Amino acid sequence: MPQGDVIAQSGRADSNGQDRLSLGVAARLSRYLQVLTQAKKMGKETISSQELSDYTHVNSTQIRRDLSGFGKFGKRGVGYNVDSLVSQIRKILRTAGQHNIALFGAGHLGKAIASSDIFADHGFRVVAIFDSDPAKVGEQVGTVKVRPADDLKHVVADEDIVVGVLAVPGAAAQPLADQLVDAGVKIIFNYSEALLQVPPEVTVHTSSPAVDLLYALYFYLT
Amino acid sequence: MPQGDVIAQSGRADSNGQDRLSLGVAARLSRYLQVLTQAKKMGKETISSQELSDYTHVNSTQIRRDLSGFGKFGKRGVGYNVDSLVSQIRKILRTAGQHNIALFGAGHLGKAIASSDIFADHGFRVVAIFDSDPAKVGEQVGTVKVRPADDLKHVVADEDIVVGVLAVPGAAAQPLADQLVDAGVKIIFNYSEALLQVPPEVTVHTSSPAVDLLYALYFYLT
DNA sequence: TAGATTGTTAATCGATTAACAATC
DNA sequence: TAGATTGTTAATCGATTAACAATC
Repeated sequence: MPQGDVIAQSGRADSNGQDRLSLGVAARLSRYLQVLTQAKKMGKETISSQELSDYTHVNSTQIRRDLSGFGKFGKRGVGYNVDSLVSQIRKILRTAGQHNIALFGAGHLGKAIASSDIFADHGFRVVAIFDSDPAKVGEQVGTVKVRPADDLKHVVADEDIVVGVLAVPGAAAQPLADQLVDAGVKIIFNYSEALLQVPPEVTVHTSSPAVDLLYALYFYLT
Repeated sequence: MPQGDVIAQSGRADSNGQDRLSLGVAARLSRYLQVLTQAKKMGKETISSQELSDYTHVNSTQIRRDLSGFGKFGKRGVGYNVDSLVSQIRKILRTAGQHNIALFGAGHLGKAIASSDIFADHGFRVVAIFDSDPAKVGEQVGTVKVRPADDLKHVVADEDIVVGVLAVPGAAAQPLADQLVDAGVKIIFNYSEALLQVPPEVTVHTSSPAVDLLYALYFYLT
């Protein structure tokens, strides 16, 4: 299998004896969390399932159903408390803590990612940036300095890095993915156009804005 | 409804008398197309449903089923011809032509998008870049010069722009979305963290890498 | 209270999957 | 031919929806 798959096995218990979430539920909860995080920034204290539906494009009944599976988080006639729903979903997704990211490529995309709030808002911290260009090594990006690519293995171990983000040209992506796999990283975020080959225990997510655009356009054209 | 929804109504005929694709089918076809485009670049002539499955994380039976609904595109024992499948899917998605994009924000993210192949590969062309910073106006980015934001309305009309891409800080996103709606743009791609309010006939896609990361992490942690 | 919204049920629809004959 | 892979069926599972009592 060239690319590691995210496999949902609903009904199978995890190491804590809880049932694993299905792929769909986990994906939807993550989306609710993002909207809630933003709603909180905008000063919203409560939110209804209908409002969540408007922003996530998920049916409001589905949202109430997803949430009520884990407890009675809402108040009838009022909605959900934003703060408390955020912490409930974080608990369900076990992503309450901090997670460290390594970023590869200090070009425009790398710099955009490093300076974005989006990862930081969800507890992800960019703790290392690598670039193969010696001219970029040492440059300050956000809170960290760009390192040479060959530091990878020991940095991954020292900094407890669980996610590698590839913001490099397509041709550079596969060799870096190989090194990340070798260093023990299990999640790779691929912003290059390359199709990556990794062992089955590794998850690759290839980000493709153009794909979303293609299908948005279909509904516009028809 | 704060955010325009993409609504799939399978079974309802479009203006050509053909049935509209369901949301799911259109999304999956778009993903196949991206993998095929990349496979073609790598010199691959044929591809099996299993290979497509490995790269898209869509079940191979589902892929064969999606495709066989439109014709017999494959050869048993061989797979699908990459070139011909690309053109078949383009035909199904009606995205064979060129589509013009306007990009807002000439920062790191805007420059990364403008210089990326991903949009270009799928027939999207960035024909205008806007920035509110006078210091950036006039700067050359890719093949176009950065324009002042107030040129928006006439540029949208003159250049036949169907998609607006927002690569701006959260606070700037809503006012720009309002202007785009006013200028008649029906598809907005939002790379800011802002939750946008638009009329129902406008589609907003908010890109959220952190959301995907959150749920990839869930399956890693459990 | 009256209005709003949750939590939950039941019915329907579409997606997913395994399996395998057809056939390149 | 023998091996591989499509096209297609049938069975299952999850998502969607309407409806509404409970209750804030």
